[in-house]
Amino acid sequence: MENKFMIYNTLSRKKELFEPLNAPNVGLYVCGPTVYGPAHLGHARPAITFDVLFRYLQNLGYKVRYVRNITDVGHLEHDADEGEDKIAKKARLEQIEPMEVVQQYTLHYHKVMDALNVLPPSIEPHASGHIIEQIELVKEILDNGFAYESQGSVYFDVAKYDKAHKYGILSGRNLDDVLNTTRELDGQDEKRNPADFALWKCAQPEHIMRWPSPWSNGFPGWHCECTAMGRKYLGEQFDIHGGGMDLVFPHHECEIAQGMAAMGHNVVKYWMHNNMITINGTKMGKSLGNFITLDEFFNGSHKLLTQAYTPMTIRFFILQAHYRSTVDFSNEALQAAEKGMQRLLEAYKTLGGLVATGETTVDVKELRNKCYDAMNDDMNTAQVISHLFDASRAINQLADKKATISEADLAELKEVFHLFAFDILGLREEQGSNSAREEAFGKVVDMLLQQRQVAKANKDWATSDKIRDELAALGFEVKDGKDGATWRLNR
RNA sequence: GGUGCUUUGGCCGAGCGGUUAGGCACAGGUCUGCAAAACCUGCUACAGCGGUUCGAUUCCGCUAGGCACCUCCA
Repeated sequence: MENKFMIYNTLSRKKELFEPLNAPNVGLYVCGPTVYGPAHLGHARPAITFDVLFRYLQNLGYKVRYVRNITDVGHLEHDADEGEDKIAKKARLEQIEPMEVVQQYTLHYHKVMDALNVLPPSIEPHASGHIIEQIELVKEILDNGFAYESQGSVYFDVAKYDKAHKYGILSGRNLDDVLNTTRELDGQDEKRNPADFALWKCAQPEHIMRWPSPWSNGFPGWHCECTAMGRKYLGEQFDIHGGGMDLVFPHHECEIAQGMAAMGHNVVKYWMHNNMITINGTKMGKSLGNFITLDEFFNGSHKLLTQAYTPMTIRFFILQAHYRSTVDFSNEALQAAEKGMQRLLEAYKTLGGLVATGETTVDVKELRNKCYDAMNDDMNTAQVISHLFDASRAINQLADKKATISEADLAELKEVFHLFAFDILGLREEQGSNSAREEAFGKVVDMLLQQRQVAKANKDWATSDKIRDELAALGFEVKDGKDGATWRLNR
């Protein structure tokens, strides 16, 4: 099909036609989690955003290699425990080995991602598993003269780089601004320039995670891992690099500088950034203490939550906004999303039971085109969803016999709905915790409804209503239709 | 302080120089033994003030508010 996929490139600040460097192959790199704590709402946004991108690129026929890293080396902290690695700090608090923390939270992350129906990436490399590659990268940058060693650490020479190339092309900053606003960090005296950033850090004695290198026992600077692993798995140039907007500066800016300094050319063609999730209008942040873990959403245990929300509600909620807009969390908004999504899923179920009745009064081709147009316009999932709601209305009208559809169009409607709702947006029916048991319960409900049917036939409304009300109290919502009653289990 | 973004109806949230976004909530109606669900109908907003234009919510300027990055954070 004709390629009309436009994506917003942070580098150019414009929507650009997506043209892969080596079609049909596409290289996609996304900054993954730092696994030193449980996954929270903020982790869901980039994971879901780029999951949809991954799915959509595949749907367009591309062969995508999607790399999403696990950051398990940790970065410097700037608080009281200066110089101590985050992961090492957490481990000490919990009296366990750092890699045990990494393992625990990596598994947890996977579990949560699976619940959100986020597909696993093609490769999920760990920073700790690529120390050699990172050391090689640092050597190259040193050899090319854009870094210097100082007391066992290696720093990137930003001023020199800025003269040769230009520092700040992604974030729109110039070096003077960076210099004027750079804070005092530890090791500042080792640097020639406050704007210089670490490529290799000499480890303090108490620092647990450390590796040998030509310069010292230490650990790589934060920005090295993505440059090194991106190159290893996607090549010296690849198509898309994604991440949260908060990573634009300094992380991605430094990645660009490292790539240019080491390889002499730009590495990434398109930079894509998802916006943040806010709570009461303010960004969630570890230091702000207002972040809610995904487990807390799933079981409703956080004090800001009035109820539990299913993973699919979270996913739907996020996809109802454009990925470059901030989305503000509130119980009201999530409840609205929950109901809306249920309506969409109900419509799909209804669609499965429809039969063709003749002339088509629903324009399925237009639905397909509108959905593709929305996706092609920088992944406007919010518009795709609005079109699916339009389709849902049409489906309900068909079910009400207020519209008709031909066999071919009905088949296509099913295909298009499934394609966008499930394959591309990645929605799915909520997964029952124990489907075998639920099936058994369902049969019991069916039996009760048969009893109720008998009562209704006898105009024994008291019994009929009693059955319905008591089922409702247990969460089974009964719906009377022309062909008998149906039910569904509300959470 | 520097840089950038943003302000849409009761709530969430798309979008565009002239045409109903959509969802949730709400109100009325159809259906139903009564409900629920579904369907139909109603609810027409774009912070304020100027400017450009035949025409601006959409472009430009100013004012006010909000947010983000610059410091670990998706």
